[in-house]
Amino acid sequence: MALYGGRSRDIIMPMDDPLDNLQTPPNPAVPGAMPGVASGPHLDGLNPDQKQAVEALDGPVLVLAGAGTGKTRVLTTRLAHLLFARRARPYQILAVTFTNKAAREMKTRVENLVGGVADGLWLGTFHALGARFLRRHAELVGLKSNFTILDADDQMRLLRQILQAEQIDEKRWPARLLISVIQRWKDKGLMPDQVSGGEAGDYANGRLVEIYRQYQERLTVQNAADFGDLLLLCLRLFKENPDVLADYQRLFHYILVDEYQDTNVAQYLWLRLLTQGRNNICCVGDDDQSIYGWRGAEVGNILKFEKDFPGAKVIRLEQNYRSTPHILAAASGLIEQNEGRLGKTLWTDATAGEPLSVRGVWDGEEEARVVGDEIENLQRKGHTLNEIAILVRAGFQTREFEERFMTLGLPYRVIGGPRFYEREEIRDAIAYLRVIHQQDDDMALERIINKPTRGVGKTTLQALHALARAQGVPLYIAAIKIVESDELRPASRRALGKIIEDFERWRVESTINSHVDLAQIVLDESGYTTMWQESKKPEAPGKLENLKELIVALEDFENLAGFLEHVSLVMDNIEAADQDMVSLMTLHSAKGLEFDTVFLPGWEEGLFPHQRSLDENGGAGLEEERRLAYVGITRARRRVHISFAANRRIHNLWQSAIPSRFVEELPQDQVVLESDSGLYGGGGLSQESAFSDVGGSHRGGPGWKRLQRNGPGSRLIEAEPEALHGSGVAFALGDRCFHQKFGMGWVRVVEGDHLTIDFDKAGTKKVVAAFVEKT
DNA sequence: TCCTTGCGAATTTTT
DNA sequence: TTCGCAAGGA
Repeated sequence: MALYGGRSRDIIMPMDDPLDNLQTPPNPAVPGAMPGVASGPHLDGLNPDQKQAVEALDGPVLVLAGAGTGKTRVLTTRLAHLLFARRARPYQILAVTFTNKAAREMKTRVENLVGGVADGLWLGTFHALGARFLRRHAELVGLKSNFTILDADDQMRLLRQILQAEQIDEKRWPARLLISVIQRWKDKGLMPDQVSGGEAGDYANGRLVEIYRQYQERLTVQNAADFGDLLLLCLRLFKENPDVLADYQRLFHYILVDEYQDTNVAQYLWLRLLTQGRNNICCVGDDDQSIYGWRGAEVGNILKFEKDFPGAKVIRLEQNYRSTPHILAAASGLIEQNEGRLGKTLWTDATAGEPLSVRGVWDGEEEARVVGDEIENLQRKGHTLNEIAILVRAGFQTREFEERFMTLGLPYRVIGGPRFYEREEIRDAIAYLRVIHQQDDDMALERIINKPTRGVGKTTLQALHALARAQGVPLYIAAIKIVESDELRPASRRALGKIIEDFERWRVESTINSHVDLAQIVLDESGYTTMWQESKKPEAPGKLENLKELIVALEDFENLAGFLEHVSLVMDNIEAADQDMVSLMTLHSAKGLEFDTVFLPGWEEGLFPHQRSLDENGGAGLEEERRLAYVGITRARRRVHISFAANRRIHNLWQSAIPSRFVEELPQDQVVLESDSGLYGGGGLSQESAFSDVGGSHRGGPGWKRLQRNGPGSRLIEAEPEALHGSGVAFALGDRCFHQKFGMGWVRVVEGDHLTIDFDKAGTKKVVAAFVEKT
């Protein structure tokens, strides 16, 4: 049984849920464990703090585990210790993680410590565990136990439908924005009737709460839940059914939580409810590594742990086993600039190592070249590429490195690319299976009802929607009803009738055939495979390959339900680590990983810290960006290479940039400046400098940090270096000018004879220089 | 039904 | 620049 996911046949099914056998758990705490076990070999090699964290079993415990301090080890050892010491049976322990990967790792490590004894643990992600509770008690929250879990794409489409029906102008209120607001409410544990007027604001002309309500209603009709619901509906379940809650409170003697700094309010409430029985909760986390605030995580949860759980023990793990003193000191110096931390002082036994290198380069291309050279250097010295990572702030930054590495023939992998289950053809195939498994799954039905085209067009679909909404039934039911009526034209009616018939037949087949055969049958009989076989699109052969791969993947699961649960909850790609390659990824996806050598490019104001983070969240946003920098540095065991470019092309616009304030915040003793080329485009910039006058927070830094400023404010300044010294261009940045049509404005970008101008009245436009007069 | 055209947006994304 | 979406035309 495994909530921990993994491509395996072990996804849990409601039937082998331990609670079914153990509604009334036998007396669990068996005192008098085997002699020696309470201080057994699993405790060997722990440092005193770690040992304390493992052995403080009772009451609330917060383990503040800095980067590289053996957090996972403590967590798994603690779990093993609970079992060894006979403090609880496996099924009396709830262990929660954020990622499937973390859950998998914990599961493996616990098994290594205790062997098969760990069977029955409630170990999984918040969402997987939430889904498990809900499937058991679905009817109490208005669902059936086979309810569908909608992904982000489905959520968006559902919301769009409602917005259209409500005639909300999507130009003014993009669905993307509104869905994120609703999600944020869900993260806070708010059902529609709990959203205050103030919070609702004037989103969607003040009707967002109503839209949220309809969205939830529609989900219920479709027998579906979105990700947020997996927690939100649990809260409702527990609140409305105290007896159910009490059963779980009795059941879970010990609760363990990983990455507590990333919990949102809903998760916090969920944990609190479950903890109230035994009050044995142990949360592990690091406030300095909270980097998901933008997704609803509340650093506040970890900061106020002692208040929330009175009598809590707080244990700090400060001995770092990963990095050199230089790296630790640099990271610490940086993170100290944040306010509102719990505070930790990482230390290490390790010997010095190399200082961090910081390098300014002319542009992104040079940056990629320099990094590539350095990697080849390391390679020559015998370092393995798997131990090298490039961590960027934003996904697009990987491109320049990829291009460079391709010319160098340097093997690399980009982590966090497109996912298998998100490909069009895979989602289509899964949609067929979803409808067979759960006929009320509107989003799936709608996706494939006319794919391949079978004469169920827009008009028919509209009629279906109208009926479904009017009667509050799912599309599938509406389709059955409409086929029985004479509302549709005969052709449409026949087409719709056919697909319904097909689904009825497939559903029967599903009881006879294995899910693997079923999938094959459905893909063939629906004409879906044929559609791609006949397609002349260049991507068609690849898609057919992927469909074959899907069939193979299905074999890893016991049945259709198990497979569908997996694809909705376990979205992570399992990376093949068998080849020696450099890793490229965002800072976010690097959390929890470590490498000998880490490159941190793009340390420029506006990019890192990201301007948008600053604009939208001000000081809090800056602090989160700083934590991201801290996470980046602490990924490294031995070497860190930071770089920033004076010029960067973003969306085909050249922007000149100043170094990130984080560069300045690094303690100078830990850093060495790599200044080969006289730097900054080789130009005669003075070494003295006056970098400190740039952007408010810079306290006079070393001279090498000087960079030219060419505009007001600390944002990225738009410029076109080529054009600046180009020939015959009459315009320069900041020129005041006049345009016949748009009026007066300021020149912001010069690109040959094209100008981007901020017009006083007309906004920002790109125009041809010939139509503009300099004033 | 499908294809072209045009407009707007372009951080991060564990589930 | 590039991508994705929506609207309009063949």
